[in-house]
Amino acid sequence: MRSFGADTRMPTVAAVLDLIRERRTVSRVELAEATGMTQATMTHAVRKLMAMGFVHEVGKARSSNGMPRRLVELVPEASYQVGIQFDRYTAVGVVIDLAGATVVRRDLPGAGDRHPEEVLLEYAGAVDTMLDAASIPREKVLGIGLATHGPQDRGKGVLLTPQPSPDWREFPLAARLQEATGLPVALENDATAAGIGVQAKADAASNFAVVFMSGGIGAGVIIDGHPYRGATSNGVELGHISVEARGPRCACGNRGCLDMISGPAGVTGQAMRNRSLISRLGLGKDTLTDFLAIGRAAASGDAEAEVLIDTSKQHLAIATITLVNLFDVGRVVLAGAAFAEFGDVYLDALQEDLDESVFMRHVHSVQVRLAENPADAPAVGAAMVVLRDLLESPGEFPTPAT
Amino acid sequence: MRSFGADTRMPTVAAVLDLIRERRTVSRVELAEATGMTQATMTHAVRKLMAMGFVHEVGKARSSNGMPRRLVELVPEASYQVGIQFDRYTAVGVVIDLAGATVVRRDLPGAGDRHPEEVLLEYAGAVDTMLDAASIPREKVLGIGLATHGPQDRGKGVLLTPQPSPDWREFPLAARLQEATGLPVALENDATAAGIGVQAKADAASNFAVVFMSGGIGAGVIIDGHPYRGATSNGVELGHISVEARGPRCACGNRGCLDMISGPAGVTGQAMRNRSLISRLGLGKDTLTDFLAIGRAAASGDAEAEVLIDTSKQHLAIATITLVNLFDVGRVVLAGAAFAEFGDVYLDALQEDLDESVFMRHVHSVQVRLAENPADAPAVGAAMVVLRDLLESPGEFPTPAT
DNA sequence: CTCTTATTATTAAGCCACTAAATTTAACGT
DNA sequence: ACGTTAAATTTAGTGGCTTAATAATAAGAG
Repeated sequence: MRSFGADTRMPTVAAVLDLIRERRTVSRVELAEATGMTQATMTHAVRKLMAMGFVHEVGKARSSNGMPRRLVELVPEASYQVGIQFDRYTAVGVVIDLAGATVVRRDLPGAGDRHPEEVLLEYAGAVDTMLDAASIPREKVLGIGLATHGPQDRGKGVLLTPQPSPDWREFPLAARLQEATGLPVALENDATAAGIGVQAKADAASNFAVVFMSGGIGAGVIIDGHPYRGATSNGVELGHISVEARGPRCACGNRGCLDMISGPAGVTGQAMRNRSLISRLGLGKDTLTDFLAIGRAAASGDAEAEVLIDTSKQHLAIATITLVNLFDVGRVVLAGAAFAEFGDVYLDALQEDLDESVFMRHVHSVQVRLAENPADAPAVGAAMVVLRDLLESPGEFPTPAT
Repeated sequence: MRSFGADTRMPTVAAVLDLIRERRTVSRVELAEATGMTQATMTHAVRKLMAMGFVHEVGKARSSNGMPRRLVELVPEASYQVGIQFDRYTAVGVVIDLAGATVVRRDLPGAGDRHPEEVLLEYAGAVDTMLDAASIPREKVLGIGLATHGPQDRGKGVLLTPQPSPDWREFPLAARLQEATGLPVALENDATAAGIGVQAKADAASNFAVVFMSGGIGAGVIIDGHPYRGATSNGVELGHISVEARGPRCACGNRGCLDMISGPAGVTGQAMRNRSLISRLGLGKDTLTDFLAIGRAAASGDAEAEVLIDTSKQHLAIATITLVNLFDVGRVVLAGAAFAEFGDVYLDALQEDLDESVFMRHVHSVQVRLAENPADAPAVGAAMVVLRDLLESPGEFPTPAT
């Protein structure tokens, strides 16, 4: 059955808000040009946003003659959104303002082997701490975006995967966090969130893919400004595509999965078979920490570590070429904790391989970039989801008086 | 720059027309339920379609009490659309009626090494022949859909690829065919067209991928009823993803491309290195003919041919798993001339591998099917594109008098 | 200083696609 | 004949946009 009801188009006010954030200072005329709508419509959209207190006029543009353009800007402190991204090994919490700027950030402990209830209560506490630290009044906080790995039911706010432990499957993540904090909670795939987080930045394209590496590998595709969500609203499972046809079986059932070869678990697993490497780098902590240690060693010339990272790079390049060939995007952005420290090492390798292997490269080039803040992008993106949801569901805000 | 103007939503009349075709005989109440819109809206939509002559009332449903539902049906002969799909080796022309039924079909010669002008003139002649054969009046023909391989600019109606020969690049395909026939022409990617063609059939899902194999391998993804088109409106380049990390370089720049291993060119290329196979199967004709001969031989127990086809199957399965993992679709449909004869051999292998390797299989199953008419699906889909374009662009038809 | 010109912003009127609610139509049972 | 029930239609709106007219604002010309 086809679904007709859901209108995937971004409502005008939301689009205008995004544009104002993107351009920082902008006139109504420019907004009209950028959206393809009329100036009259921009008058209305800007008026709505002003009535919400989200934007204000900040002056006039110089012009040779004629009425000068009146410039509008966001009022960053008009609202705040919380974003939390976590997986087994690591977690990041942020509070962003309306302009998308990170006001507070905290590294948080990953979920580890704990029960979801315990983890959520810790994060709920972190939300309080962060808001207090920046002395942000609760009524200005629109909600919390929660970015996690794996298949999920965004509507219900639950994970569909039994990882890290069976307790997580169907556990009411969104509902419990909402209860514990008193704030609305939206669930989002971490790689997709990273895509949204990257999109919020200044020179963001509207067609790109994020390759996300933290505990595992995933991808988020933003196409024509909208996140791609398959049939069941999930992320793009880049980590479980085969990059070694005769590779070992992965727990997912597939052979030679990218995650097993290029991901932190795969690289660390390889390293743990090498005694000298273990003692030299002091391995044996959690997977991500070990992976970062290996990466640092490779960057500073450790030959054995280099071999491991090279393998990881090469296979990630294969997968990224596949991703680009299938989705036909013009840019790839690297994000996630695993890229935070030496993402540029991966970047160069990817760019080189893409330049010679992407099918569409003669029609358009494909650029690889590192996210502005690789480790925070998913949390920031999750926080942005809150705002988007709000603006896309009509009637949440009082319509301004005419 | 983000684009806001384009509304990706299918207009109501188009959606209603599709539903009527899908259900054959249907009441306004059912249409309202299926679309999620009100009965009043269905009254209007059906009235418009009746004013166009596209649907008519055919009777009333029995009901215990209350006003009986008035049933509407398509008027199949209200309009006709032409579809032509071609590549280097093969081509198919069809005329379909409004109900999507194939009224005429013709096998046509592929483009071969000829100049585009010559090929187009031949196809233009075929259009005339087909329309005459079914004695279809010209004014009832809405237009021609042209499905071809490779990167293309659908807006301009030109190919962006210099294949089969450099003459094709930027050659005004749509414009010239339009001139030669006097009918509007829409260009479409062949794999995407196959998706649209499959979708038109009775039990079509709204989320699926088509794996298309004719001269080469491609894919079309239909998500939420709409074809996925990347940043540059192209198909999903399944044929050029790597399925053998250390495989030979392909002309596209990538290594171990699916097309080189599983595609007709790859399989035939392998076969041509085997003298006994060549003479036994009488190879040496064009690539697709040879491939079909090898497939038939494998099906009837030729051991050497079986090895080749098995390799092809296995690697196609790897690529299909990748496709499903990345796009998260619930169904895969096989289409294209190469599957027309022994597609079921591929189907079983794919289903088996997908069942044990797709990441989301615990959340939802993935079914593999053969298209109803594998060889014709792209041409039929191309023909449907004409109708869609017409209904989605407003003001093409006179608004019915109230 | 006033008038013209160029440009931007706002308002007014209206269109389009849809909805909600009231009304009409068509069958049935008593 | 009369009520009951359900479907279809009409009516009157609504929301989000457009076009076209109008108002505001500044630079430069005279």
